[in-house]
Amino acid sequence: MQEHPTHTQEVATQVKNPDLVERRRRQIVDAAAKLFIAQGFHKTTTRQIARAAGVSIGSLYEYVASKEDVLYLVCEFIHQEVDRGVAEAMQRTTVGKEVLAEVIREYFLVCHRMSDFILLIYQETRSLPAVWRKRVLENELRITGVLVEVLAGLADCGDLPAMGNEKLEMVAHNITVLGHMWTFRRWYLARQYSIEDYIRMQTEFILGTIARQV
Amino acid sequence: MQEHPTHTQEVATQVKNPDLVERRRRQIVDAAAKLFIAQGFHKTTTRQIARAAGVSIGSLYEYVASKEDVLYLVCEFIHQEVDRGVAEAMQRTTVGKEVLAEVIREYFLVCHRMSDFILLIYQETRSLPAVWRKRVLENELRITGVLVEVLAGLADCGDLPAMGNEKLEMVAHNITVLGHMWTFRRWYLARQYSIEDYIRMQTEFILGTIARQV
DNA sequence: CTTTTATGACCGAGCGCTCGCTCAGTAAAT
DNA sequence: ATTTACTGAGCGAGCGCTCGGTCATAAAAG
Repeated sequence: MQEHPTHTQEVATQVKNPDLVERRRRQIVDAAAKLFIAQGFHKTTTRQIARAAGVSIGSLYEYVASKEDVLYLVCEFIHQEVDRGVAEAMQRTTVGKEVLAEVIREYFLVCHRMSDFILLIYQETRSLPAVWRKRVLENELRITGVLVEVLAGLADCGDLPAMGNEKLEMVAHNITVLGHMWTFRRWYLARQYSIEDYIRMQTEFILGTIARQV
Repeated sequence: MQEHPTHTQEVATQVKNPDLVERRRRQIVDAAAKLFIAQGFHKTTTRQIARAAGVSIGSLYEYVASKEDVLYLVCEFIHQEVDRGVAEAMQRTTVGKEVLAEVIREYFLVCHRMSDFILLIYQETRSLPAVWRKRVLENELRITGVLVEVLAGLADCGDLPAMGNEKLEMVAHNITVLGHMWTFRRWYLARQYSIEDYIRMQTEFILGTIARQV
């Protein structure tokens, strides 16, 4: 488990200057993410990515070795953003008695903001080569892991009824996925509920489970 | 809301004999579904589909007008199967006091059996032309709708505490999505839980929510 | 009954084109 | 002079789909 320097270096590049690599790759990732969200991975061409990123196709291929590389970089980027969002949110809610409710709220808001990106990961992970797909799925779990730790912390200091690890982990998965649910059913749910409605109802739902078994 | 004859007729065909159309299309859908699950829609070629279905490419295009048509037929087929599964299951559980638990159980088992198909819909719906994508999403809702009705029925006859329509519908969505969760987190969850474990825990979870607010 | 014509299902070589990727060359910096 | 970053015309594999044709069967004509 290393720090911020993700697996990004593993993507091959011909360019020596690391700063330049980072800068150009950011351009590429930004452009590609938008295109992938709008059209999907397969319908987006490398030429489109290059043009939108403001580089030539030739240059593009100095910074990545394949189109799949670009997708992988995009997925990494998204997870970094989600991580950052979650970390920030957790920091903001380290105290008080309704901690879990706040945690859920903050996490759901992250999902709300990043809807398009989360959806993208659900839909295009499969287009990745096996090794990297595994990485992306692991990243996905890491976020659930954060929730597990938060829950465990709360259970330890008595702010939450104690429960088995099994149950605790399942609750974390449920929170994660119910956050995602807002991203992929939003087109329907948003007709009736605002994100705030959604958060309120689902929070009640989740807290209900935990309180019940006291 | 019509009966079984789904929107399938809307997919154009050159062949006159309806029985033949149905038979050949079944071959095509069976073959295509397997390929799409294994390789994804875009990496599957029309030639592969034809070969696996036991017809020539020429013939394939007598029964559909495009590759997207095939995907649409596959999606329709999957929803029919899920519908059938759910309908059967509901029939099996029309009485008793633990009805909701049974309904959840049966629905989750359908998700379990149809994992690959459900996953396919999550991943490839976007590859469909807009009009058909809408259809597929509507189908998706129809299943949640069935759950809504079951819940409403139970609430009416007092087997379930009364609750607002909003809440009732949200519970139905949650059941639907938690069923799906087993399909797209199975690769991880199955390490620790069997499907029976999963059903038990999630049922407790869901019932907890409802009972709480009495 | 035999021959002719018409029809509907099936076939697959090949067309037209797209797209991922390369590489010979240019320009600037050291 | 050498290295580094950049360029875009072009390659060629592979794709979705077409279309001219074959064959079996059936209806019509003789």
